[in-house]
Amino acid sequence: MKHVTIKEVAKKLNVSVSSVSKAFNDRNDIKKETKELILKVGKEMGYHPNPIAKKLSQQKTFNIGVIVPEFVNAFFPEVIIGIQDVFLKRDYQVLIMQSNESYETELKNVQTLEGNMVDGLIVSLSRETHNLEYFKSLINQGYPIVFFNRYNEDLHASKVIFDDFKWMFFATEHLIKQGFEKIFHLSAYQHLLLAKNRIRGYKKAMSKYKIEIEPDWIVETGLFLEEGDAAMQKLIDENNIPEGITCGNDMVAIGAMRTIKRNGLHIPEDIAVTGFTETPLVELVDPPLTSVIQPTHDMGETAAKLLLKQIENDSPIPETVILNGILNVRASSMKKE
Amino acid sequence: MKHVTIKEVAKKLNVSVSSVSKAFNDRNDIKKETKELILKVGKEMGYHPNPIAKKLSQQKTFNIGVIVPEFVNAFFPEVIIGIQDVFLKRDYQVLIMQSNESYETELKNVQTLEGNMVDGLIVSLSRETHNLEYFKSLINQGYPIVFFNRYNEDLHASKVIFDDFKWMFFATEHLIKQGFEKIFHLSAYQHLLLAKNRIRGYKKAMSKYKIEIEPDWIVETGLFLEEGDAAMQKLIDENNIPEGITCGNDMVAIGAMRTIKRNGLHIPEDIAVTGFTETPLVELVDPPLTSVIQPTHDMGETAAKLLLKQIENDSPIPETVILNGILNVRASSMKKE
DNA sequence: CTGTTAGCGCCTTCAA
DNA sequence: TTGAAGGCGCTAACAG
Repeated sequence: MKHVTIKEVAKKLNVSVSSVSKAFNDRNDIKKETKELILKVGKEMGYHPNPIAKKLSQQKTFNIGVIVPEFVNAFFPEVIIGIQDVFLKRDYQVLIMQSNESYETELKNVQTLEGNMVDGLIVSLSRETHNLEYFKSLINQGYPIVFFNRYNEDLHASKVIFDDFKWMFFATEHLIKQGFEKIFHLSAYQHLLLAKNRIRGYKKAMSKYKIEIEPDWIVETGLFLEEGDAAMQKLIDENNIPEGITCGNDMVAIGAMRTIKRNGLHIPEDIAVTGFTETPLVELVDPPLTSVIQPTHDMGETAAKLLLKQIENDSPIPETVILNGILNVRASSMKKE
Repeated sequence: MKHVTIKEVAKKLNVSVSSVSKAFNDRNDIKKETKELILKVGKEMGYHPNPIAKKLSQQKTFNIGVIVPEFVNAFFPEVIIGIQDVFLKRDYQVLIMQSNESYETELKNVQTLEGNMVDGLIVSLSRETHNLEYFKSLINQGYPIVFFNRYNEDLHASKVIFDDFKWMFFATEHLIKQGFEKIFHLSAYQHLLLAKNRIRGYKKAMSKYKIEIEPDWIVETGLFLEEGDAAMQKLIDENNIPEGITCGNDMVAIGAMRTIKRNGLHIPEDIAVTGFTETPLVELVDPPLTSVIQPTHDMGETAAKLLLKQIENDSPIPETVILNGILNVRASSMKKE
């Protein structure tokens, strides 16, 4: 892996390294013909400026880093595409790392990315992240960083988030308006801020319509299909059967639906169901699942633009952008006449 | 973003930079007590060796790069998890980039990754990649690189692939054995090698059982749901209705199923369906979809191990690993008694 | 316009 | 055991 260096090009042409540098950086304090000659010969020799060396002597890399907890669910990939769409256009490269929902891995991710001198970071916190010191110190040093989706209120940084409270309120209110009363809430990872906000939305809707919530109406699950199955099966086994459920995510909702049907119950007649963070699956299941669309692509774009602003104007005032969704009502939650 | 440098640590302690360097690289040509002192004070000062500088003077980064065409479908994310599982264990960091199925972006990805001096590359080619020169020159220079899933036969490099021929053969044969004869093949991106191999598998099965294929039995589609819809609808509109279809991917199969049902036809009685590259969806659709499991995680692990071998032993002999799958037969393809 | 030189932060001989 | 010095490849003053 031997690279042609600036020196070799210089020697070959009997010019100085700085001339070569100037030529390749397209500057104008160099005669046009020499520039062209250098460019031509340099390329022939297969010369590419070594970005590492460039980084070391400059302070800018035109790389930015993105850290997400996982990307098996479509949510994060879609956000990342939004991020890329704005950065690629501006000739930034986007490096992605996956924390696997582990705090330790996340920390290492941050460090290698920062160590690689990315110009800024976009991150969605891992489920496990408890210690925020490293992020805080980065932020204090003025390092450009924006959070999305999973953030923490103690972090004094820009973030783009979804109004989980409001949309879970709407989802719950929708079920109530359909005439359901005994509505349960299946919540994924309750310690996450977004889950807490969704619970608040659920509670708010219930209290608005004066429906008293029993403590066991809020059920903790994870993020996956099987966990929806298990939660639902448990309710059925205990003969504690709701008229409706609002779920913190589509997979859990779909798992619950599967279990409801397996037990001979009907959707929505016996139990109405809503999901959250709409995935393409909602149209494929039977009946089609009511869910809340999150503007994933937009979330990525917005985060990217916030970061860009920080990088380019280094404006240090953190901004928070709250994105809106859409409640997509489908058969899984509509009371039949 | 001011970093503490080796110099500052040295000055503070009145030692030389090389001593600090030695301490932080845990070498033994330094007295134990001084090493410990340096480490202690250095950490207190918040000193981290700057990886960029390190890279420049050493030749190893303990970073590896992965380039995939997309990761909205679960396939690539799952492979990446396999890759990470082997590298994280060995303290390598994995940087991921997405080519968006674009050759240009892919090329830039390779260049920034290589420019960041990753120790090696794992790549799955974009749909558009036609020009292989850059890859070839990297390979010629002995740069460690392994391909998976989407590769090109002109590339003299290690690769881990799936036996598309064999498993599409099995899928097709399975339909034939169920008693279907007029079997069509919906193929995604026919110019991709893997699609060609699947077509070969389909043809081989048909010819083995002496079923003559009409030219219009092989239909080109893309990768997504809607393309499955469209292809199926077209067949129905033309009243060219197959008894069975083998699809190049699950999404297309599911789209086709949706359209079949919408048109009042039944699966598998009227049309039997098989998918490929099994996704979690297969269990969710009605009827459950027969598909071929690809060992995604294993594919990632295998690719990672091949790369590691190249990096550490720099053995230049390219290896090809062909992975096996499983045909998971479900209701979508079983003739009812 | 061109070339010389001093860094960027770190590692690695090589003397002392 | 220590430290001085050169080098990794490039850029950015600064003279000429």
